[in-house]
Amino acid sequence: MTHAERRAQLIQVGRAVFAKHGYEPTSVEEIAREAKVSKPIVYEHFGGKEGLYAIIVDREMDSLYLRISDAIAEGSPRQRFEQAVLAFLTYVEDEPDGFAVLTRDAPMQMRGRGMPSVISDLGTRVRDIFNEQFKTLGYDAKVAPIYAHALIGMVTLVGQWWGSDPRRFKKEVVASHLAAIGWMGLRHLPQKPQRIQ
Amino acid sequence: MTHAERRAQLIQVGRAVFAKHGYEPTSVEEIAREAKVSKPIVYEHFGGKEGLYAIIVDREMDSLYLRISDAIAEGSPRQRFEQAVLAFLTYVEDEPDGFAVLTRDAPMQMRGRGMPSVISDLGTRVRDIFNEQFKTLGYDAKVAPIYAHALIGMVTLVGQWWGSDPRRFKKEVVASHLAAIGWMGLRHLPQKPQRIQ
DNA sequence: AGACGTAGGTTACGGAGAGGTAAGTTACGC
DNA sequence: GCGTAACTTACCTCTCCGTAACCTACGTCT
Repeated sequence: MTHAERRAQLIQVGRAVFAKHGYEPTSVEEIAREAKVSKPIVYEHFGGKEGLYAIIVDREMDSLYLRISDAIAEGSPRQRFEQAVLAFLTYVEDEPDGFAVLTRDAPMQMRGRGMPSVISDLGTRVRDIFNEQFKTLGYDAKVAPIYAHALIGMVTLVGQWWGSDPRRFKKEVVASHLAAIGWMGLRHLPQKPQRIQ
Repeated sequence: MTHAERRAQLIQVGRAVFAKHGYEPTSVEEIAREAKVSKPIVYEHFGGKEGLYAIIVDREMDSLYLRISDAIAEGSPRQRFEQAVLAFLTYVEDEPDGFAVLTRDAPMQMRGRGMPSVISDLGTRVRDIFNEQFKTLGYDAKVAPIYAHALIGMVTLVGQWWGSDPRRFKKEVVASHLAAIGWMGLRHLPQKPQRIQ
């Protein structure tokens, strides 16, 4: 096997193993065993466990960003919203291992702001999109991150639940319900929500 | 120190350590060290790492359930909804370590249905509440779990984000925005959401 | 043809730290 | 004085990350 082939194989195998156990409980030996190779090969290619993990997370994040970016490229706001949700679920469907890696606990060096998993970083990106929209619509842009994280949390947990048994619902059905609650929630937002009572 | 006191202390210390590192990366030795005690004491009280962890999770789940149950005990539906969200955030505020334990990766024996963390079990309980409401309102009760998990994911991720720096927003502000998007989303739900385009 | 360099790979080991346990120790009430 | 509750020291075994040293097949150049 050539260098590049082996590298690609290790990334694929590593992703599956990390998805199964999470970062800490997976051993380099198990990855090597699954790849039918000995341990030093992994170290030669990635320098160690964390190096391999970092590359896997990076690739998955890129893949997810790309899918969502494409999805919101055009259409009415309502269409973009629904397309983004659908793209997210499509990622969950196409790359269950990658999604699992992104939602499981990351190693300590990668944890930011009390968020144990990597996927919460999506919140900061979505916030930027919302900031813009909020300003033009006359809402208070300061609270945009609340809504950003709310939507990410929504699609992430539903994605995990749906992805654990995709035969329960068709992807499009889940996406339309998810888009409905999110869109309607945003659409009918009062300018200044007040606590009732 | 008496048996009960020591036990209570170990639960408290263990919760903090599990919250900091997650299940796998914490060692019994570290818990013992933080409690200024030797390792066999932990084994005497809880039988091992997993025993201590199970008790901690159980207590925290009970605590969270109790808070939310109290919150939705009375009031209009809209009030109950908002009170539930506020109760959740209050838990995040009062018990940051407990909340962190619930959101971090659980050991493999405790993972169910592809959900790595324990808190997703809330989804199944919320589903039961929704089932009832959905039927009386004429919606398709089959999709209730979608909305249940959507709401849990929403408050959980926002809770993590807000809890990592609570000074950004007052708890009541976050709760009202969260309740607004959730409530308005549910309130203006079409009977049968259709994918646009 | 035959020596040789190199890419790709293995075996074997070191050091550290994990979970868990057996045996022994202190202190205190009776 | 003695039993018991609370606790410690010391250890066993296992597994992990990471590395040093060695090996093998194959194309190439003389």
